[in-house]
Amino acid sequence: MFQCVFSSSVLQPHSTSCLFKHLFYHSATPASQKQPEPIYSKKTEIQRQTVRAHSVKLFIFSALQVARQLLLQQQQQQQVSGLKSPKRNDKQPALQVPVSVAMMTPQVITPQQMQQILQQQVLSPQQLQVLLQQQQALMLQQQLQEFYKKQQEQLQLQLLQQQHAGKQPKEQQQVATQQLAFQQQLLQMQQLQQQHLLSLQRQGLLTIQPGQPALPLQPLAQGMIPTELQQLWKEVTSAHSAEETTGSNHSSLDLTTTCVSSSAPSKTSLIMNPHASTNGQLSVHTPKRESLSHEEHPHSHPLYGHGVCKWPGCEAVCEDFQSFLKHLNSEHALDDRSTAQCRVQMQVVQQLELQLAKDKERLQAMMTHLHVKSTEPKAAPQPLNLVSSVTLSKSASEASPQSLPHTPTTPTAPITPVTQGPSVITTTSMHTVGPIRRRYSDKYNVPISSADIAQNQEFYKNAEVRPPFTYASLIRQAILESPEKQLTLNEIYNWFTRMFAYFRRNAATWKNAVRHNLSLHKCFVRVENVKGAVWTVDEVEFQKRRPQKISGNPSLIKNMQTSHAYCTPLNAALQQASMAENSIPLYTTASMGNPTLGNLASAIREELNGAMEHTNSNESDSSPGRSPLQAVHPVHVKEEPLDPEEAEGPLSLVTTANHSPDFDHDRDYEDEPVNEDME
DNA sequence: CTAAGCGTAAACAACC
DNA sequence: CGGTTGTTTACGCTTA
Repeated sequence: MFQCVFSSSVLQPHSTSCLFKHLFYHSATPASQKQPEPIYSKKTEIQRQTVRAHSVKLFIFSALQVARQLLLQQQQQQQVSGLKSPKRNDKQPALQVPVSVAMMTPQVITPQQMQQILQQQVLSPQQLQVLLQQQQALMLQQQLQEFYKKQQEQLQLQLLQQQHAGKQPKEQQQVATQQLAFQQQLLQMQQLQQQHLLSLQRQGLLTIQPGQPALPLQPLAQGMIPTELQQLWKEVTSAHSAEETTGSNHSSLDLTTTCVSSSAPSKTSLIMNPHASTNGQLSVHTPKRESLSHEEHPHSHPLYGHGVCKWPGCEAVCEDFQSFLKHLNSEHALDDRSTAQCRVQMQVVQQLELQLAKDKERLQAMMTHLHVKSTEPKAAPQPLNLVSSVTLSKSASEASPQSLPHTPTTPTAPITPVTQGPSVITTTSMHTVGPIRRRYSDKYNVPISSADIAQNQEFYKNAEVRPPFTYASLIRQAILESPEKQLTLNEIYNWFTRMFAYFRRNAATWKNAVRHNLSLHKCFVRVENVKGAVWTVDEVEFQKRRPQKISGNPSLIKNMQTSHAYCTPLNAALQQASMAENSIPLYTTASMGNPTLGNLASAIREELNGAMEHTNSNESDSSPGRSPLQAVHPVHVKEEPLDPEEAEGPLSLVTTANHSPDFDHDRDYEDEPVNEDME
């Protein structure tokens, strides 16, 4: 019976798994063909993905065909046999697919969501890629589920009919066998999916962290609800038919919004968000997503939200979920229109992928450019107001002003925010150079934690970007980093120049500032030495400097202890204490978006909270803390109309990930040579 | 609007 | 004498 469609050279004629493989690779045409070579062999990876998407559609189509055929065959068999099946059929455990309600609907992120994500810079390019890949995988998976579901439905239907018709046990067994076969197919498909993902990973498209599950492939055989699956089946399969884009005018932007089914937070979130896999709190970043409202809905469905059908361009009001399902089945059945719309959706995803690729490339170029130009005249570094540099988390704004890198105090107008190195690029910053400046969001003394610097030291070393820390903080850091916890003025200078490319210029200015700070702040104590004098830090005094309130966004994350490069055991405690006060890590949005870093989020948060508590309880006069996120987020949160074409993906990237050639510390600096020695 | 923190500029003194 | 180290004052800007 399956010969035709199942024709696969690999497996036995009746092996349904063959069908899948076959279809998967030869989806070019509904009818199976035998050329095993991938139809996309010569395309770029992105293109391949695109092709794959099309293949999936075709595959589904084929699957549908098979399903139909199967059904017909079974019906024929029934008629032929004309017997009834006595008992044992109302439910056959073997045939029942484990149902796990909540997870059944893998979510496919809609363009809108994607855009939101992009705008908010929640994700790094890598993450976006992962997301896109996952989306594709999910689509495939979904489709498979549909298929499976359909099959199951049909089988059950058949069973019922058989029951009524008094079918013979033999028939039942056959049916059962078929079901098993389907399950096998599904398993195989899962494997295929995984292989696909692996290949993507290998090709660098998928950057999944080692410890992170590549993709939460949920067992297809699990968690399937007839109704849900049926819906999905219809939704997805509708993608196979005719071209025609009539009803697809509703641009991608009108496409539905996926709602998160949270009944199974873990699963759903995993699917929705890669970060969730490592950090169950990623939602913290995307709390405002409208999906939240749906989350609690018992019948969450990607195409249903707020009592409205979210099928692209539909928006039909549906009282309840049931009516919605009804609507979905009737209005969005498998027809040309639905198919076209589905196709559009796929294209949207593809477009996003391309966009991502472009942006990534651009980012790369920018980074390369900036690193290279660190030796050029200062025209360049415009430290961004964009929260860019990941690293600059806190008050990136504090970064130098436009053309005058050394005039940090002048925030001024938004200049062309040139992203520096590893940074987060926002649509906002890139195009609408609005006055998003959020200077000094946390200006005070932001004593950098060693981690801050450590995390981004490479960046600052090479990028002439003004570090978002106050002189006091930097000086303190320099001193604390020294073995003796004390440095001479000159050593402090050297530390500055060594650690920050920015301080390789305008020496007179910042050196004066350093001296000024040393003298001005009581926290810096001058200690007479045999051969002169050294400066030390009075941590208590430093903490006192300014009681700060915890503006509370507990979500600020800090990667404190994670980077100990600079954290000597000794000052760790102090740092931690001070951290509470200033914790503003260089890790904020960007870090959250990063799968790897994101994982540190919760831990860090806890740590931070702990530190804060500690500080609060011990330092009566200081209640430090500030809200890094607040400081950094403004830009991200800013809602900017996103131009589909120009939309700059929010690329957040991994900080130290890349930095170019190491800076030559010993070279002569423009304004004055710095002798590098001490330490 | 005010106060406080910060950065920058600069005057000035002591010292090497 | 010139440069470095320190101290101090003033001013402008930003944020709370």
